[in-house]
Amino acid sequence: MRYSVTMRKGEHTYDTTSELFSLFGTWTGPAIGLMDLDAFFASVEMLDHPEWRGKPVIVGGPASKRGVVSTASYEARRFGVHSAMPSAQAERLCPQAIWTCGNFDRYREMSARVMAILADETPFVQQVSIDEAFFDISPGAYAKENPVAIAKRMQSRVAELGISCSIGLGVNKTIAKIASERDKPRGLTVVTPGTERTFLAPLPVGAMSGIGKAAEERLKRNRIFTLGQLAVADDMQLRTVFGANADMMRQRAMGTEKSSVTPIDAKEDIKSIGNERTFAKDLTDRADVDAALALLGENVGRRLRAKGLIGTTVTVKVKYSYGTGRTIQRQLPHPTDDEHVFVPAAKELLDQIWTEQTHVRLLGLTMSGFGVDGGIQTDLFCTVDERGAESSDQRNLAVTLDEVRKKFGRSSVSYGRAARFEDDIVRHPK
DNA sequence: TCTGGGGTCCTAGGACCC
DNA sequence: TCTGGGGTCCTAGGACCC
Repeated sequence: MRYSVTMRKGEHTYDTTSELFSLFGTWTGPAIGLMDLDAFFASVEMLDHPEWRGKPVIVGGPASKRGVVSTASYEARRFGVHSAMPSAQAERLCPQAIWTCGNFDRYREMSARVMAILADETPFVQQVSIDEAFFDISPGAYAKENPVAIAKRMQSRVAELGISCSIGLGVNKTIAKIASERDKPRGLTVVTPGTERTFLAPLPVGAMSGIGKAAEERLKRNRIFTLGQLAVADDMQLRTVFGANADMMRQRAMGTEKSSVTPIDAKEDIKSIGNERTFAKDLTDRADVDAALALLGENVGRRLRAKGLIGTTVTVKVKYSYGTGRTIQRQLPHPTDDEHVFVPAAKELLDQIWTEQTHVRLLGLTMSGFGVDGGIQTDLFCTVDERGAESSDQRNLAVTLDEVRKKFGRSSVSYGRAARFEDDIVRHPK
């Protein structure tokens, strides 16, 4: 197991653990880390398929279905393959790659095991995605050890699961996040308290989380290219780029942001649940589009019921061809988790924009508006909606089908009109 | 030779209320 | 025939993240 411990202090870089420990004996102030699992999906696949180890592995949608790369193993990255790349392009760059559509249940399971390790080390863990989490190990009430020692132990414990991670450690989230990307895979990059500004100043503005393509362009037009320049930029200039967030972005670029790591109860905090699909071939027949909508609705309904959420807002998203699309949304008279209620509403929304010439590349259906209390439904069998008792029966049917799917798999049952789209469901490879 | 799917948050304009 | 202003909700679009 290799640990690349990179620490930056002023002009110097120290690469040995012993030196690092002697220098970090007296960490004061906040110590915030970001753990990022290395090429996570691909690494889990290689763990589950030992014969794939050392080979280029790509997790993503097939080129024939207009897929993109989700994760590429480091072996595949050497060929220039990276996340979000169209699969067709990835195939050309690395024709010998092993492809898989992925197994998200398995990734979630491995993720949960990693998060349990973090939670065992500190109560202050904030998961930000399936493969990333912030943690607070500031010397104090809970963390008594040297933060670097804790981070190193986290890495060893994760390695025992058969996968690896990179960690960035510093005084706030911005520093931790950028540091975590500095040295991958299996990196531990520590930014000594007090050296934030030196660390950040030379970096391009796009390195900071929250600055994407659009903001980067606007900054460029203002002759702001680095975080150092952002830190000292004119107030009015920053305001034109970031609006109300100008002050916060400057603080981040200066390295003086104060961050708190707040454990989020993911269940209570869900804002929307949706499902969308890009079709291998554009849909032109309205009956096909309605069938696809029904299938999306089944998926959303099942997930709403699984989480005990009821929503009032239905959103339909359509993409016609590259670059153009629309979203339309509507409030329902009552919150619901029943696709028999919200799918017809979605169809009515679609009526508003449907023309005979419409070519649908992508279709999406999202439910939101769960309310201030989270929209948790307490009485499962007493849904009130505008269609009364009839749809209550239909909901009971939906609940029954949920059970069947849970036992026999998601595509085991489906309403007839949706069945013809089963082929478009990305399946786990054999 | 093409560009996924899961989300969150913000903005701006209009409706509506007081 | 004069037309404020604050607050909130809704809608559509877009930026951004992994």
